[in-house]
Order: sequence, then C-alpha cells, then structure tokens
Amino acid sequence: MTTRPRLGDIVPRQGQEAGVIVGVDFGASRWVREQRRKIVALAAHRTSERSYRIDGTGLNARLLGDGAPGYGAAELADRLLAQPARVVGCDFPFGIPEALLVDEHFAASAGYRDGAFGQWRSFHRFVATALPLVDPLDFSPFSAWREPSRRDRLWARRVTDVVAGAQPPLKDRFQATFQMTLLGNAVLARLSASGRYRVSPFADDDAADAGAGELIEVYPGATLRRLGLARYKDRPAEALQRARNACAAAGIILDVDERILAVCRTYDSGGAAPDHDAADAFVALCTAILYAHGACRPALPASEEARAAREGIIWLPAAAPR
DNA sequence: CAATCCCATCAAACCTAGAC
DNA sequence: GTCTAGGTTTGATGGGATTG
Repeated sequence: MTTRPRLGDIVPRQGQEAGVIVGVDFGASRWVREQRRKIVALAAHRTSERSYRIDGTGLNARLLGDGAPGYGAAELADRLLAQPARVVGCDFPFGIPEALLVDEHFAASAGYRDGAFGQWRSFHRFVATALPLVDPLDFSPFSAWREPSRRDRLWARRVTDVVAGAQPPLKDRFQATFQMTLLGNAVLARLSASGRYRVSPFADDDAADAGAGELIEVYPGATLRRLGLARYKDRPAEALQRARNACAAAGIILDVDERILAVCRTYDSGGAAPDHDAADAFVALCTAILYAHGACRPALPASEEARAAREGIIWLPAAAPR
C-alpha cells in the first residue's frame, strides 16, 4: 500500500505543517500605541506529536524587546496572515446575542440598510466596513449601540457567556467588551476573507478550505476557573502554572523559554487593578493547544447548541487535572 | 516641541458570604 | 429561601508628567 498524497488530498498550507498555535490577549484601545500595550500574542511551535516550544522568536520576539510587548490590531492580522497558524485562540467575543442579530432596529441604528443582520456573516462584514483599521480608531458609527436607555437589550449575553461567566459582548462600561467585540470582528473579517482561516463556529464560504487554520474564542478567566483558580488577576505566576499543568495532564509537553516565562509573570499593563496581559496570552495559548489536541469543550448549555452556533462559542479545557 | 509614560477616573453586573 | 453588603471583574481614556 502507498500513502503518497493524491491530487485533491488535503495538504497543510505553508507554515501550518509546523503546527503553530497562537494565543492572543486582546484589547481595543482607540490608539495603536495603547493597543500595543494590551494586545499580546504568544506562539508555540510544535516540535513533535505532543510537544511544543515557546521561544523568543517570531511573534514572541516583541515580548523580549524594549518597547511595548504587543501589537496593533492591523499589525496582528498581518502577522497571522504572513505566518498562518493552525489554531489561534482569542479572548474577545466573536459574536453577539441572537436577540440582537434578529433586531432590525439594532442594525438600522448603526446604518445597516438591509434589515436585521440575521447571521454573523452579515454582522462581521458590516463591522469591518464601518471600522477601518486606522489610527486612531473611530467607533462613532456604533454610538447608537451605547445608548444607555436601551441597555437592557444591548447588554444581553450570549448563551455561551452565561455558561462561561463572561461579560456581555456590547457592554461598554467598566471592564468593557464593547470595543473589543467590534475591533475583534474587524480583525476576524480580515482573516476570514483571506481564505486562510475559518472562524469557529461560523460557516463562511470564504474559508471553506479544510486546510485553513482555525480561529477560536477563549476566555482566560473561565479557563482558569475551570482549572480551579478563581480571582487569578493578582496571581499571574499561579495562573501560568495551572495552564502548564493542564497541558501536562493532557500529555502535552511545553518547553518554555525562561525569559518569556519571566515576562509573562511580571508584565502588567497598568491601570488601577493589576492586569497581566502576557499571562492572559499564555493561558489563551494553552487553551488553544488543548483545543488542537481535542481536549477542549464548548461552554454551552445542554439544549442550546443551535443558538450558540449562531452567537459564537467560548472554548474551555475539557476537565480540571487531578 | 512631540512622543511617550503614568495615573486617576469611570461607576455596572455578578458572585458569594452572612444575616434574617 | 431571600436579601444585602462587599469584593471581584476579558478595560478605555484623557490629562499631566516625563523623556528625547
């Protein structure tokens, strides 16, 4: 017998055969300078069937430099296209609640002229058009979605948010996700349109190619709760250890550059409360690695799979290690 | 002078422990 | 069981201080 690939067989794309996995801690400041403090990306390169090297090269090099450790949104998209990854775990809401998807007034209030969005495809394409990746970003086309008098609708959660304990995608006060959801979708649109990535769980003809990489939504806070660590924000070292342990428990070996580990333990993008964005990126990366090995499960209620597939799905480790 | 860094401000929803 | 108080939480922004 022969296993030589025939024409038409699925062959990994350039770069993907190395099994690159990426974790992203997102942020959506208006200015690129601020984005570079908040949007931290970490890559792991597969070195054998179940082992990965997280070193100071490629995407990770910026973490070891003198300047801000992260990326602007457009810049990150460019990097992910230049070196396609097999799985990218991102910590922003990929979708919006179904109640808003089917709401004609919601769509029209931001200038959408074709009724309700109906599905994620229409939503993310509209967002990408209305939010060009310039500096500074202009969120004014979406100001109607911040209307305080309509918060009861606009701040609804998706079913996956309820299960994962996540904030509403369009909440724009205190621990805001509003701008992250919009900027994130502009980035997703760009990656999806390239044909090199498909966006979980959404079907999109642009990326029907089964050889494409995959973008998944993760939530480090929920990942760590699943791993038994609540209130992780002021304990980055422990968060890192839990994430590494979860990989080890799944039989996955991580070889991490000590300098990268040190930055993940110590980097704090500031603010009143500690905010360890590099540690968050590490947790996102570990979650994405677990996903790549079939060790994640969607944060879903038992009976809402169809709706969740329209709203977006947060992925969590399948089980806490013993 | 501009670019960059640093800090105070904002002020909602959830979860949990404890009282009743 | 229900209620409340307190603690916790995917963060952005502008202005003033600092740096080149």
